[in-house]
Amino acid sequence: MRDRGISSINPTRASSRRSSFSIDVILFTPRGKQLAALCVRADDPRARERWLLPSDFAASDEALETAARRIAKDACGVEPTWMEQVGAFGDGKRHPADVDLSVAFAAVVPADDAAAGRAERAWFGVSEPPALAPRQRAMLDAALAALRTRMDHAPIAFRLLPEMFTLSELQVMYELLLGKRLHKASFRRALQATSLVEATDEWRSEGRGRPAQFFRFSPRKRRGTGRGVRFDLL
Amino acid sequence: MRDRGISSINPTRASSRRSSFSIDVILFTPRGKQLAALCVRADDPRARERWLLPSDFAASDEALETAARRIAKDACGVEPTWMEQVGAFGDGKRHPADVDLSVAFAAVVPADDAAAGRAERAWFGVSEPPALAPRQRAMLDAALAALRTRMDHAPIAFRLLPEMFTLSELQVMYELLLGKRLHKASFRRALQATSLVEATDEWRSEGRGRPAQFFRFSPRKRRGTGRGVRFDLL
DNA sequence: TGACATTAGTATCGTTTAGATACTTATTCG
DNA sequence: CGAATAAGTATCTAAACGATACTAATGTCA
Repeated sequence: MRDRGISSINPTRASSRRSSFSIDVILFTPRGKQLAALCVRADDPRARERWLLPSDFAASDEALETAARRIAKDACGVEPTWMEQVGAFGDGKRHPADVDLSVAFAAVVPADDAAAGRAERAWFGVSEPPALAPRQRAMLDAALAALRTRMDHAPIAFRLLPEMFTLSELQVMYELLLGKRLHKASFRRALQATSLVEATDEWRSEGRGRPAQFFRFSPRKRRGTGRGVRFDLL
Repeated sequence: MRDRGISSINPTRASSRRSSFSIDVILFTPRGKQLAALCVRADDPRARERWLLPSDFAASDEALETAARRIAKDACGVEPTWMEQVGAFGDGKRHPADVDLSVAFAAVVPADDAAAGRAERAWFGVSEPPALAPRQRAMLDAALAALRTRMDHAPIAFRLLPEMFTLSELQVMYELLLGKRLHKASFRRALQATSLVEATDEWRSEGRGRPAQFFRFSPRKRRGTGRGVRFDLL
């Protein structure tokens, strides 16, 4: 069994029984000042689109998330450090594999792990995605949106950083994930208010400028009362 | 073709080809001071759970959302006024229909429309749900959570009210959907700030107390800059 | 060595926002 | 008429946010 599950539409895979729905993983990694998503080359040169999302079928009795982790690891070599389901996509939009339904998962891997890339795959900045089949394009867009909306409930940024990090590194990661600049003082105030990080006694040595203190993720939390509503419609 | 699609696991349905995944609809309606979800009686008396979520299979080439609307209408008689996909559920948790995968949709119908109930179905307050199969129970919980988190992006409360409504009615609807009390002055300030409603020249006549002005939904909007982050983890 | 660039981190200020409280207004009921 | 009831407003305080400017600690380079 060689090269199993690398390509999106390659039916030679681990499971004995092929389910009628695919699992597609949108794998993000920080690249430069932007997020990048992993795509794999289409085997079939007649395919209209030359790039595909990592995709496969779930084995019998294989949990959706387990399958998604396997697909992600097959695609980039390491397990993602965060993953969450985005939703199910069907609705006539064409999919490389000939399936009625595809379940999309958004996942992230740290930048260092993402570096190990073979030839048949490539990272694309999210602002310049390659031509994808319509359904996969919809899944990519939805995954990015889901990633950004879930950043305030899941420790996604922390899963992209080493265990110890400086507050500037954390802010840069937030900015990269959200795709917008953040205010330094407000960012640190909000951090302190939620007690999300704790200071260590280590300091960064390298580089110019004043040394930065290292922090670590420490999610002890108090709940907000939450008496308000947010109207963000349209 | 009689009684088609009423029961969750009844395979006598409209589509010619049975897909391998089910579509399950969690249909909410305001009932008293609480949200209620619609369940249907299990046909099979040997079933461990006596209640099921409205569920069916998608026809070939039937869009997911179209199928979900059909299932909702079959279950309660009218089309839901708002609906959104919650996600795909599998993962070994047992489902009444013997399918690997189920796609959950959250939907709402106004209280008046929901009144027309036949014997084989019932509304259950979300705080006292009936015994459901594990996967359907998970879908119900997820649907309620999704409904509440999406309230600030979708006009769900407005879809549960008549075209003209008072601000007190709107606030009560928000409180019912969110499951918590809101502050009157802040609620109205936030409404005014977003220009979500516009006043009409009609006033409520019935009832005691000072008459209330009627408003209508008018979603002209300006975008917020959104320079901040929200840390709500854990 | 000493000015300068660079990066980290803090202080201060004005503005906005949210919740609490209490008030005014307009109607029904008795 | 006066009490009850509900709608709607005003005012105050505290917290949050963004801007700006400041201090602090390091490396670079003349």
